[in-house]
Amino acid sequence: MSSVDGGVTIAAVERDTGIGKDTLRIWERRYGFPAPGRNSFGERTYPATQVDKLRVVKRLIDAGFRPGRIVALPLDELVQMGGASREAALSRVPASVPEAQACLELLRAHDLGGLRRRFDLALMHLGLGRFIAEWLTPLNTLVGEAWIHGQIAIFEEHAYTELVQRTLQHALHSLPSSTEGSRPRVLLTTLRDEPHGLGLLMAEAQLLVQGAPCTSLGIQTPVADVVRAGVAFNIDIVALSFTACNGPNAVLNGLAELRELLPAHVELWAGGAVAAFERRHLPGVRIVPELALIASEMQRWRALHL
Amino acid sequence: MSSVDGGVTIAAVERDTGIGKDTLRIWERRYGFPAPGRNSFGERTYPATQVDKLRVVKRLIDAGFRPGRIVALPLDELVQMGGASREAALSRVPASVPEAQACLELLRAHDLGGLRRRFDLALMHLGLGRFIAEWLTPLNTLVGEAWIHGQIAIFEEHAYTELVQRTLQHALHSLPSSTEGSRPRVLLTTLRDEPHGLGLLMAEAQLLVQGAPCTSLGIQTPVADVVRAGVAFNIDIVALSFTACNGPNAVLNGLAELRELLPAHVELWAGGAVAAFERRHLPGVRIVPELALIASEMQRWRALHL
DNA sequence: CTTCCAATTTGTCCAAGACAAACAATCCAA
DNA sequence: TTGGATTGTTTGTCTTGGACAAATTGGAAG
Repeated sequence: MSSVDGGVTIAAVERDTGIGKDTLRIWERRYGFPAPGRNSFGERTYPATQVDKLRVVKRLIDAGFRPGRIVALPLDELVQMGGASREAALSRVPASVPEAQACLELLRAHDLGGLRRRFDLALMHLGLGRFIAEWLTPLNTLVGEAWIHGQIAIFEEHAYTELVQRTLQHALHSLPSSTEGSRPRVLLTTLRDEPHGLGLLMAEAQLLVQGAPCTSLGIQTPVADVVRAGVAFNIDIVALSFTACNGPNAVLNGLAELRELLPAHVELWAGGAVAAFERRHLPGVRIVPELALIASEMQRWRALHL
Repeated sequence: MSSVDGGVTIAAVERDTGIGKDTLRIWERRYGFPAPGRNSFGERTYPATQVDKLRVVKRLIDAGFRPGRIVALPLDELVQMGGASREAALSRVPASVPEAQACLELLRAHDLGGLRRRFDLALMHLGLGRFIAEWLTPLNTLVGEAWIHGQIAIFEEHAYTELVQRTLQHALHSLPSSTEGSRPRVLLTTLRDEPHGLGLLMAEAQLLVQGAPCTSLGIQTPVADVVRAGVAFNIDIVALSFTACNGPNAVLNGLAELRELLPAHVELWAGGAVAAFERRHLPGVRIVPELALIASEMQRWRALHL
């Protein structure tokens, strides 16, 4: 069904790119791309090269570009456009962490054992808070950029993510079972369209270091259940994590809906590098674009409520 | 967009139930259910009661029932049909673990701290292998059944899953960094349609206890990348985990495709309680329906290859 | 420079039809 | 009675083409 000679089905493309079937068909009609072949049943079959380009297009659209301007452009121009954001991102990886490059090389050499030793060492050396802020964040950026530009494979990125998550969860679980009576009580999760939990773990670690007791629901909690959990656990702050992998609309709609359903005295924090946050201001939602800002936000909350 | 008076959109139903838009429309045409209303734009709006019933229907279909026979049936009859499987499942939760009921009560009382203490205690007391086989598995079944029958909310199930995953990952990370030269080397992951990683963790723990070095890619790895990872890490066995949440077709197709692409000397193991496994035999795929069988499978492999 | 309105862009929905693959049922021979 | 092949039915997913609200842009007027 899927690995037919020459291309994959429209359903497979939807899964791989996150672009809906309807959208794929209408782009074809309007912009002339993608231009899939047809199999013997008259069904669209997308070649791998076009799927790759669709992935790049999706990324640019999530970053704020509009389809009409970029869908028909050749691939190299698209990559060039992505170059700007790449420069910006890499400039944030300071030379202060030459070790990040070494870790990337270990990953590409599939030496997970060596990578893990570096992780444990850095964690011991820096302590959890600085490990995340100064060591892990730049490495994440580096790996993410390498992935976008095809320098590492999907499975390598998976292996990396798994290792990071395990290291962090291990560290979190080892922390002294949070000071029971302290405040604010924070609920962590992602909305249903966000499948990545790494940012969530990093945020939780930063919060715990600040002495805030956390309850994590993991990823992809429906909005209604976030509200129920907030009530059940008597929460002060709901913290959500986002990545660029889901469209701006889903993010903004979800946040607006949640803010509406949540009691007014519960704060709503949104973290992650999402372009949508800069476009529209959401009343009652605090944007926390950097993990380092969690400390000051925490001070603000405590000054206000305690 | 979503919480409009009286119902939700077809896109929301697709997300919540996993039933495709096309399928929802054609069920309406063929079986008369669902029977959504229309909003002022002429678009379908599904009441919450129908979405609930659709969820039950989906579950029964994944269990092997056929749409034509059950879609038009009233809800109580559907629940009754599910009763059979419930009995069977609960009978597998022996009275040997009265503590499981106590844990379920803790979860419903939102006492995550107390739950965690029980977990840590049981883990210490039994050791990792027996903790999973004798303690965690029955508890998982109990929680799963409670969830199906609406006795616990989604967010409670999320909190439970998160706690279990954390406990297991902590235990795994604490294990002696696997004996480097030993065999077989196992790659663990789930295919792209399977978002649950709990079974994977339990399997990994059992494998590690048996002395097999494991590499986990986490969840939702595309088939092609499973193959690449198998080569990169010089793997002897690829172990996949499935749950009932994705349809039989996706499971069987994915396994067949992977078996085709994988080198012949690499074994392919599939675990999880999936009805599809009993329907069709897949050549070259070893079905491991119980975690306890991992030990004997491991013996078989070693007798064959060492 | 801001505010407002009109034109354009864009994603998602709808309808009805088609068809292959999966499944059930029947029949025939051993 | 069992086993295997053949026929009929069920079912999910694909197709085309049309429609339209919401979001965004561009320009004009204050």
